[in-house]
Amino acid sequence: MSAPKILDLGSLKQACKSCSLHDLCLPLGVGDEELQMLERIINRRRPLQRKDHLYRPGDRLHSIYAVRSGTVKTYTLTDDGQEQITGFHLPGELLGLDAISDGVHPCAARALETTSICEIPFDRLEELSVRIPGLQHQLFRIMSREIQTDEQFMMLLGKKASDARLAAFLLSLSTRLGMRGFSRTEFNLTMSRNDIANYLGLAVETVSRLFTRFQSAGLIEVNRKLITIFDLEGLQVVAGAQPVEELRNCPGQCEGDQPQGN
Amino acid sequence: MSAPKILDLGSLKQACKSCSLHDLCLPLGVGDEELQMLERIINRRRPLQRKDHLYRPGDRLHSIYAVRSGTVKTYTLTDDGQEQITGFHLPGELLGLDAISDGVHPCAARALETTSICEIPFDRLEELSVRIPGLQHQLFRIMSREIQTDEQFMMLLGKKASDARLAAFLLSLSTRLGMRGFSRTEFNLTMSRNDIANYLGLAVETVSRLFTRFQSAGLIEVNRKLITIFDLEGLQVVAGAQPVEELRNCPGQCEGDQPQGN
DNA sequence: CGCTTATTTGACGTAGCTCAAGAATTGTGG
DNA sequence: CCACAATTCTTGAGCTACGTCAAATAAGCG
Repeated sequence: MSAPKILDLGSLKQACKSCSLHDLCLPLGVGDEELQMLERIINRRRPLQRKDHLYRPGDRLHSIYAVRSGTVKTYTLTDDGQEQITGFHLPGELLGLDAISDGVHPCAARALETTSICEIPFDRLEELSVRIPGLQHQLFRIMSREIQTDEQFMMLLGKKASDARLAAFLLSLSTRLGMRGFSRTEFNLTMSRNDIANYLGLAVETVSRLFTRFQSAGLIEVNRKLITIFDLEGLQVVAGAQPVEELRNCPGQCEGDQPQGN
Repeated sequence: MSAPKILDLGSLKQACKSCSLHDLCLPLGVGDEELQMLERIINRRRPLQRKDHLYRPGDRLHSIYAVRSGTVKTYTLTDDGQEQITGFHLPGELLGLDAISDGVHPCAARALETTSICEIPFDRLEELSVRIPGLQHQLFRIMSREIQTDEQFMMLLGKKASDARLAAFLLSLSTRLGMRGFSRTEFNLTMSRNDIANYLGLAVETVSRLFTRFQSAGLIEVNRKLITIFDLEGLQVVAGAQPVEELRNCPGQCEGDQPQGN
C-alpha cells in the first residue's frame, strides 16, 4: 500500500521478532509490507521502574501493550480493597485485552521490575486489522488463546490442591520463558511470594512451605528468588495430581459414562 | 451491497433481536443492510436434546454458536478424566470462542435441556467482519468481555468462601436472565447440584448445605430446581464477603498503600 | 412400581488458613 | 560501609471451613 519511508525500522523489526506481535503477524501470511505498517503504529515507551503503574483501574483504554522485557502484573481490587492478581506478563506477552469491551481498564498493571513496553494504540490497530485480514485473524487468535488459558486456570483454582497449583505455576513460567529463548530450568521469580500466593489463591505461608517441600523432594532448588528446576517431569506429575489421589475406590473400572467432577 | 432476496428473514431477525448477535450488531452503527448480511450466514440447527453434545474436545472449529433458548454447559476433562465445567451458557450467549486460537475445540459443549442454537460459520464471520468494521469491533468487545468475566471468576475461586461463591453464582444467573427479559427473582436451575458444585470448585454436599442455609436465612426459597430470590441485596452482601470478615484487626485504619491479598 | 440417579443431612478428617515469632533481605540515612 | 528500620520470607502450632464418607430421602424413568 504505502511506500516504506522508514528510519530505524530495522531494529524495531528485530525487537518485534521475539514478541507476541511477531506471532501476531508472521504465521498467517502477513507480509513484510503489512508488518511494517503494524510496526509503524507501535510506540516505544520509556522503561517502567519497579512499582510503576502502566495503567490503573478506570483508566480509559488508549492502547494495548506488549512487554518487551521485564515483568508486569495485572490485578483488580476486590470490593473491600484487597488485591487480586489476575496475571503475570512476561516478555512477548500482551496486556490490556480485557479493557476492549468497556473501553476502560478493569485492572491495574504494574511493573515488578524495570520493564520496557511497546504501546499499540488500539484504534489504529483496529483500523489496520480491517485492512489486513491476517492481522484480524491473529488478534482473534490471541484473544481466544487468553480465554482458553483462563479456563485452564479456573480448573487449577477449582480442582487442584496447593502443590499442584504451585507446580503448574512454575511450569507455566518455565514454558513461557522457554518460548522466548530463556532458560526453562533456571529463572528468577520477579514476583514476591505474596504475589504468587495471591495469584494462586493460597496463603503466603503455604507457598513458602511448598517451596521448601519441593526442594526437599529434589524437584527444584530455591535460592531466594532464583529457581532451578531439576525435575521437569516430576513437577508435571505434581501439577497433574488431583487433590484426591486418583483411582482410589476403582478396583476394576471407574463406573460409567458420566464422570462427575470433584 | 447485495440486494435483499430474503424469505423468512423477518422471523430470523426478530430472533436475533434478543440474542448476543443483536448486541453484536446494533450498538456500533452496523446498519440494517449489514445486519442482514450477518443474518444470512447464520444457520439454525435442529434443537439439541438434553445431554446432546454440540461439540466435543478435539472437534475442529467450524462455527461459533449462540444459544437461542435453553442452556448449554461447556467443560473440559482433566488429565485423569474428571470433568471441569467452564461455563453455563444461557439464551443470547455465545460459545466456542476458546476454539479460535487452535482451530480445535478445547472443551465439550452439552445441552442441559432442550436447547436451540444458532450456528455461525466462523470463516464467514471473519470475512464479514473485514467488510463490516463495526462487526469486527463488536467481536473484539465480546471476546474481551469474556476475558474480563473470566478474571472476575478467578477472583471468586481464589479468594471467596463457599457461600460467597454460591451467592455470586445465583446473582450471575439472575442478572443474565434478567438482561434477556426473564425474571431476575424466579428461575429454574437447569443444571444439577453436581454441576454447580463442579463449576464453583466445591463439593456437592457443600452446595446442598448452602442452599438450605440461604433458605433458612430468608435470602431465597429453594424448591427442587426452582429458585426464588427474596433478598437480592442480601445475596450481594454474601457474595461480596471475603472468607475472613473484613476489618478484623484494623482499629484505626488498615495500614498502608499496598494492600496485599489473602 | 422397582431401579437408577440426584439431593439432603449428619459425622468426621484434613488441607490449608490464621496467628505468632523469628530469620533473612532490602532499603536508608549517616 | 555500617547500624537500623522495614519488609519479605520461613517455620511452628493450632483451628476451621470444607471435603470425604456414609446413609437416608426423594425424584426421575423405563
